[in-house]
Amino acid sequence: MGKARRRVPVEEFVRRCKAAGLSVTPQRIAIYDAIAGNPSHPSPEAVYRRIRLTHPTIALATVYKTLDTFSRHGLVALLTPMHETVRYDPLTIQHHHMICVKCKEVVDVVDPALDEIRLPTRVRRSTKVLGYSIHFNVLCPSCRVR
Amino acid sequence: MGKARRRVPVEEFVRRCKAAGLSVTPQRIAIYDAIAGNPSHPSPEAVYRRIRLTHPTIALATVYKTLDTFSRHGLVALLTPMHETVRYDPLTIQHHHMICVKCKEVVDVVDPALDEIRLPTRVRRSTKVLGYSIHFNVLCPSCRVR
DNA sequence: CTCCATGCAAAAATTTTGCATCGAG
DNA sequence: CTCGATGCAAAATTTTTGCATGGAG
Repeated sequence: MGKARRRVPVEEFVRRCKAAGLSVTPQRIAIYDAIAGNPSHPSPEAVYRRIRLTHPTIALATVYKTLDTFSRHGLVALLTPMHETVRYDPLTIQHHHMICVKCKEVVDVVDPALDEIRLPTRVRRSTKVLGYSIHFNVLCPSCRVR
Repeated sequence: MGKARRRVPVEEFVRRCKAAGLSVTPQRIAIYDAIAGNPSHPSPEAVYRRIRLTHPTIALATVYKTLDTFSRHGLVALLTPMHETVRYDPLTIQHHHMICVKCKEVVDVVDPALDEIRLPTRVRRSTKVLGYSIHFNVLCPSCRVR
């Protein structure tokens, strides 16, 4: 992996925390930094392992709690709305999904127009693309009214 | 929820099992059916709960093992390549991702061209769309050579 | 007989919770 | 002093594994 970068400087993080009414602590800076400074979207476990180098007494539970706090306040986005459990798909042709961010229902979206996306050159050059799938993050009708 | 549908008839399932060299058992039919007959992409737990009605002695472990077998043989696709754990994203503007299906590394893809997808009418009409994200399933360079 | 799918129980791994403490304001 | 963030330990949940059994070919 290349060297760590920082997409958002600390000051920016602090500013966003304050805007969200969150206190800024060394742990939080470290956690945010581990995420923002790493393009690989590390898991809480991975964040924990990395952070322990500089914060040997931090608890894994703190990492979980903090990341959850961040996401509830919009400082980070949840990349895996369905992570709670594996999900499988019987439709093996390429297609897409709507995921209700609230109730986590998943609905198929089959639309030929969506299958004609031109792969970015960077993606095509650097990897072997097996396929792609678009996740529409939505509020379904029933969650919308509530 | 509407009534269950069956996207792939049993005969088709049997044919595909045979093609993959898998034996066909009542449990497997039931499991496949629970997935294929349900548009909501149920979790293994949910499949288990549903199947117990007709197969009271089935074990949850069997459901996990079977779904894993199915996906390794291409009978179903893995909808959640990152499910093992939550992942967060510090980049809160809309963007996309490459996910290596083997090592699970996630890399950002920022490309304005990808942000101009026309939302399918069905999606726009039925829900409030908060955003979307394209997941490119790829083999990264290092996994590709191995 | 051999092989593999199954069920069961145990183990492992992951995530959440309760609670006491600490520190900033 | 008060409140929220933290660390620790325990609990809960989810997933995997080992092993004995049983049926199909």
